[in-house]
Amino acid sequence: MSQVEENTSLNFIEQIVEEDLANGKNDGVVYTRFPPEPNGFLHLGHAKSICLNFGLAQKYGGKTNLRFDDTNPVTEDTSYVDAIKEDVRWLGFEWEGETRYASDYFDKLYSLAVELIKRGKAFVDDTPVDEIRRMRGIPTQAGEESAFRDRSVEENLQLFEQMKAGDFSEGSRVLRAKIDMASPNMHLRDPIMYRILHRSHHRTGDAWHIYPTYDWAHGQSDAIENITHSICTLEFEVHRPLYDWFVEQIGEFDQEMVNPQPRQIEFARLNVNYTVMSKRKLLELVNEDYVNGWDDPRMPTIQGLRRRGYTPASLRNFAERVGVAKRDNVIDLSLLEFCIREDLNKTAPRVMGVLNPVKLVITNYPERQTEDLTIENNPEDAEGGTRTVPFSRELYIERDDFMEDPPKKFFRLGPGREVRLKGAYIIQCESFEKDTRGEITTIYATYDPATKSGEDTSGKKVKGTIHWVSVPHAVKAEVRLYNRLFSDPTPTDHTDENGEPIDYKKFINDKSLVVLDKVFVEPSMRKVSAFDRFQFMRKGYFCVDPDSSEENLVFNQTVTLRDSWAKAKKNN
RNA sequence: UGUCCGGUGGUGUAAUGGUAACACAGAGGUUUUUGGUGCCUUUAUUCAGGGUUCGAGUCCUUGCCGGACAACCA
Repeated sequence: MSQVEENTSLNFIEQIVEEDLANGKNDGVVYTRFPPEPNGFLHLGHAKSICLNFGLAQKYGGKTNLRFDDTNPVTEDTSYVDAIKEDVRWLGFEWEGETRYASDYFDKLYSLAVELIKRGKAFVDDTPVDEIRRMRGIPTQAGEESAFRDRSVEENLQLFEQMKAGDFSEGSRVLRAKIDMASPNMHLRDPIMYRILHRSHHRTGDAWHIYPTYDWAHGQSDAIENITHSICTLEFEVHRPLYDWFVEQIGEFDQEMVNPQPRQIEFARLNVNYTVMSKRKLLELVNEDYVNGWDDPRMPTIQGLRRRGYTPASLRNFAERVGVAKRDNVIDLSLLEFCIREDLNKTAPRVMGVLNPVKLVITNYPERQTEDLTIENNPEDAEGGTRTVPFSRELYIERDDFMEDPPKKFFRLGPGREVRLKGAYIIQCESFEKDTRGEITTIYATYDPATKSGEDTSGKKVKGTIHWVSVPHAVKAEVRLYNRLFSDPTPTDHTDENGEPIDYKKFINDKSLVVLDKVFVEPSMRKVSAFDRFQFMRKGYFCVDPDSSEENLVFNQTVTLRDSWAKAKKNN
């Protein structure tokens, strides 16, 4: 371990934590939580939150809970619970103790609500939904108080118990906190604590007919779990006064419960260009078949990224690099790509795969001869070892690596030109054949036996080295190339001439998936497992898709290599 | 016309009253049996006005711009 220089710059949350530590707050304990609702799959935005919460606790010797915020039985399901747990673990984090659920606290929450009623801080409201909404007013104008606001404690208690027992129909009554209908903060205008829902919950079954709302459940769950720093995204900023109000009310009769006192801290959610990052929109893409499921490699979901070939380390690194602040941000997709290239460059074995093959015949190489060449697996990894790659008279090379009439700066094959075949010999192009459509069918070349890789005595120098696969040894594979899901950097940010928002789906990139079904890879690839990652030399990083089998290999392109030649061509 | 939160290169993030820095992206070079990697160089920044101060990206103030808030969602 090298003594890396101390990183003294802290993000604003770390500053808060260090300040708390310096002041001896919470007895020096840092306790965070990651609180997803089990109603969908985790995405890159959640990854940032996970890294933030777990990372903060790790840094300051604290703990992190995984808590499912399962207060709405209508949308939630256990299948999501399992997927989320798997994703968190895959990212490399282990939570403290058992998995927690807001539903674990339904009894406690209920008795706390009863206490609030007794103290005149909550009341049962019979006002219909629409009416409640209307009476809440608008941000610039105070609301009106409910006609049921001053019910007696006894009546409230009785009604609330009946709500719990399932005596009333859905929507007929709610429990509301009694705060201030004139508050400029809408969330303080007698917010709803419980609603009636005759729905089966994925964990509590039919035990409950009332379910707590987010505002009532979240802060209390934090308090129950002794969370010290409750980190969430910016849209909850306006909820904080309510969060604090509930904690304060409970402190009136249960000091123990709100000690340590949880503190909500908000940060700006992650946005990445050329994609969307909301559960609702991602769900739409899945349901309307724009992609093939939640784990489609084009999706910014953890499962999609994983199937695409992203590593946990690359995602953690990405989360680190995007930083944490309170201002709206749109991260360049190129940063994500940088993070995965950085990781895979060090770790992914190199292999040769020809994506768009054309046949090359070495005319002076003996007809039935085969040579086993030894090629290093990874020049970036001294421990990477070597492998054997068979060489023969007929090879596949990349169609792009030959030009009939190449410009001077083209360092590959063309009539009379020389290149090195990676790990093998230097060849010179003699001739080529075309079919009636003008497509090149075969390239003929001669090799120089004195130029064998590692024992070259020729003194020859060439500008280019190209990859290849021996025709008789080639293994056929399918390769799926992916491009950005949207052709526009901010698909959700557009409006038409009338100022109406334009559907983000209008910007879907119809070339986001290109399937290559005639790819040839070297024979060492015959035995691979799902999610194995490789660098196809000069072509990019690839990951074995779970669809892959021994008979039908399938690779997903994670990301291309940086390609300064492609760039130079484009700029011409 | 309300309340709250923001505004630093193309994109992010730092600088905590004292030299505006780091990363990505871009440009150029170098090394290279991957046009990859590595290494070197380079372009480019404090929303605007006023104030406080020896000194302001930072504090105060006004304005402008952006975002959040009006589910019995989270």
